[in-house]
Amino acid sequence: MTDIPSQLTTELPPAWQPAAVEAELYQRWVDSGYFRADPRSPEPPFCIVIPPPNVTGSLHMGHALEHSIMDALTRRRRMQGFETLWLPGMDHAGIATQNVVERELAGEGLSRHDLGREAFVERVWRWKAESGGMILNQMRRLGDGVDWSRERFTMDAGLSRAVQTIFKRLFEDGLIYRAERIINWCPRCHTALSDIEVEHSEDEGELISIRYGDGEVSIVVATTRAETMLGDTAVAVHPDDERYRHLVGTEVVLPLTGRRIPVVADDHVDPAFGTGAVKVTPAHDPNDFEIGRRHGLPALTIMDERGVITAHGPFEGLDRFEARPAVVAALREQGRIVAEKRPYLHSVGHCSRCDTVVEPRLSLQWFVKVAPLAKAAGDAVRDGRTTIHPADLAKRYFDWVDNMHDWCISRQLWWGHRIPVWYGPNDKVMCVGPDEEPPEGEDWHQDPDVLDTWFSSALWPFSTLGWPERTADLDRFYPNSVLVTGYDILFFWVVRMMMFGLYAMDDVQPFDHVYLHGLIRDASGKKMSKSRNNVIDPLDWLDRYGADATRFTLARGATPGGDMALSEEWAAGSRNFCNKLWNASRFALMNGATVARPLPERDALTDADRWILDRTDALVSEVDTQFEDYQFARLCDALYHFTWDEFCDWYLELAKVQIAAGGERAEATRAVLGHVLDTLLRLLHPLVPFVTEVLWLSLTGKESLVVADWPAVRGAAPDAEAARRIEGVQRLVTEIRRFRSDQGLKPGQRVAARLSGMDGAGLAGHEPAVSTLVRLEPPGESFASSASVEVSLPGGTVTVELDLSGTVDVAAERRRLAKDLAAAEKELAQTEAKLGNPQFADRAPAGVVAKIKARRELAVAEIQRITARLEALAGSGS
RNA sequence: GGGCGCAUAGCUCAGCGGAAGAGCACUCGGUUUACACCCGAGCGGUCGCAGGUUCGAGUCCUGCUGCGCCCACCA
Repeated sequence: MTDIPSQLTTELPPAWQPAAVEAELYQRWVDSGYFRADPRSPEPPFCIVIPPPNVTGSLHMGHALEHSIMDALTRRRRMQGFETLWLPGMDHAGIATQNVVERELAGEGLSRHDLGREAFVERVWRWKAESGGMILNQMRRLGDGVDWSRERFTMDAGLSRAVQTIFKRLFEDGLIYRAERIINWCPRCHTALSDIEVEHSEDEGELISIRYGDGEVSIVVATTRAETMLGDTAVAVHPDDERYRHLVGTEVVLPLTGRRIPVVADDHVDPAFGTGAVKVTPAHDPNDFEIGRRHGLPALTIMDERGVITAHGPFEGLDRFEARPAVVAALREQGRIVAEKRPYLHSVGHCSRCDTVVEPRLSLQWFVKVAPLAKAAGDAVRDGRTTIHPADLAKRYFDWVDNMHDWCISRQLWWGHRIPVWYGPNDKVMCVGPDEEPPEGEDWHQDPDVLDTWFSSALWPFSTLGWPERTADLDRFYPNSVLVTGYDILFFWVVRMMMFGLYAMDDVQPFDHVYLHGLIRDASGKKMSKSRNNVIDPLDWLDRYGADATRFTLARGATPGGDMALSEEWAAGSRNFCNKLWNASRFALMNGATVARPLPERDALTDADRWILDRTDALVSEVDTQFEDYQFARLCDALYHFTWDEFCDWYLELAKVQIAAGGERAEATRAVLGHVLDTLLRLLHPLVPFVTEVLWLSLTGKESLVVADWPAVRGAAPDAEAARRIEGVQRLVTEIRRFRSDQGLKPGQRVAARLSGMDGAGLAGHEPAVSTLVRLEPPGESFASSASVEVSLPGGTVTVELDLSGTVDVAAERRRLAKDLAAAEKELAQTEAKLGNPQFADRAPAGVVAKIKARRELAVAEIQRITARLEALAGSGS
């Protein structure tokens, strides 16, 4: 066991200073091995694997949120006695990382081709060792209780083995195939992109109509990509379109090329759009590719991988964006342009990494056949093996799995898992598993492409635990308990993990629960982005407000699937909360709060003691409920209000009176304070681990709150009578304070007063507490009542007379009474209207009727009281 | 083009069939020996609009308006 940090043994300073202790505390936790999981433990397992951040990434608010939630879930389970594993790691992030290193090379005037593949990949590894994974260090600042001994990287040996293993298995099951398809191609990155790596935006273009053919046999088509006409191999019309029926089966001349192309009939064509005739470019458009397949049309590739025209003729060698106006100009010269529509807004795909306009391109790629895998992924959620929180997002999940296209998994990059397929003579193809030797000989070569990054991410829930080996970790911690991630990657990541998890692990789901958090926005609800310059850096908050305040702020805004607007005030509020907890604890400790003595018997407890103990029990249940439901915002709210309103504002104030009484009463109070504080710190620990740890060590002198037990409800039935009396005291105190404030009394000014009716209201014995809380002095010899307030309580009315010695503000009191009277009369009218409605009496539940009746009685009493008081004031003549 | 979500106090949001809530902001008053990162009191809302269901509707239904998000191969 390590020594308790020096700061913690000395007296607690008057404010919580996170910067002074966070790093030291975190190191203690790690050194003590609290975060290390033991697969051989007999306790029930709880496991979360971290959504692996990109190796190029650094901590942003989204991570901070996600991690706060994962840490809270894991810490609570640990305290509950589960064998917990929170596994950290990183993703190699294929395109993103390759781009970073290529940019670095460009600074040296080099390209990856100058280095060659092997040297380039080596360079990326070196980059990773030097500057990658900054985020892992930043996680320590947050206090993430991860098992550092199990850190993983998607490109490390074990995970690469998993990738090869599943590839081979899918290959042999016929679920991976190679095909020539139109894929999304980035002419800048020189690689295929999957659907999800393409971002659509409404861009300005030009829709031009071109006349194909000549004389009698001509037809007008429209396009936004004029240059692709060089690759046209047909014109298509709808089979039922009367206008063109006579042309189907004939040929028209394709301008600029002189080639003759057929007119075909195809259902895909919408006769209502444009002229109802479509140019068909099978090699450069996905729809056209399908039309071409149906009609046996040739696919003519007219562009290379850089987007440069390769078709022989005047346009050869031009970039696609240079060729477009050149082609249009040439057509215009020939009088072929029938119409131009500009600007024409239409949806254009962009590379999500570099924003280059995506070019559909015909090429040979590897695909995963998703239908059977997606079906299984849908079923696992449908039959409840995996639960999605919030439940409404399951609908979107089903939409996705039910309509998924085959997944293009090959990427023309160098950084990533190389496709384990070898090609030999006579079109021989061989898939090589992890323990197999690749085929020998000059005439065999490996596929040059690597796999989509998401391919290895999809294995993360089990590859990190040692799969394909049957390890103790895998046995113990699969399926994972919860996946915590943003709803924005439900589709491309969660679905893929579900597919591969079920496939690799004999139909066992990768996780029991999926918790989807929302997106972080700025104070005005805008998405945070560097270009908008509204990014809040969590490291800045960690420096200025501390880890606990940052975490609490994020947890407080976390509703399932709900976005959250963040602003500075929230962080300050959370910092204040931590400080409130700090000072409340400090007060309790200074007054001898202790957990060394058991709670006194019920008879030795006051109403206030019983009330706060019952409230504490209620809090424990509430916190458990909200935790199980992933309702972090409500959870934080409950803890915040208990701490601030119930514990600090009421119980601590009442406890001061009890401690001042001395003797047994004081001793009992110290035990109650100790119990409540102990419970509260345990409940808060998963959310705000640092401040609670320091305070708890001071309170208990034990080793660490990290491994303390999670609180349980005491099991005693709540004392409803005590609660009613304390609520009476609260109401009375609040009314007297209001009265004092209305009278213009300073809060601290002591004033002589006479309380009457306390016994009748059931508040016998609470006079000292009330008097202390509202600064009342006992009435002396010369007491002269000059102002009074009557407070209607459920048990009866309490009258408070004050000796204000001439400071009475009768006008102010009249105003206040008039206002109260109006409110009471409105209340009376409302309740009577309701009760007077026969249908209400018939149909409303008895409890509701009783409540309304009680409200009416209180209103009547209030009106009588106010009226009497107003008469008295009038009688006094002032 | 399809699908989903949101509109409640100045701001950010909770409430989802039985008296309009919280935090922050704002106003007033405070050396109240735990805390000014605080304490006390207060101001502030025909719950987007229009209909409907119900004894009763921010709360359920329909339509409208305004935002936002996701998906998409209309040239």
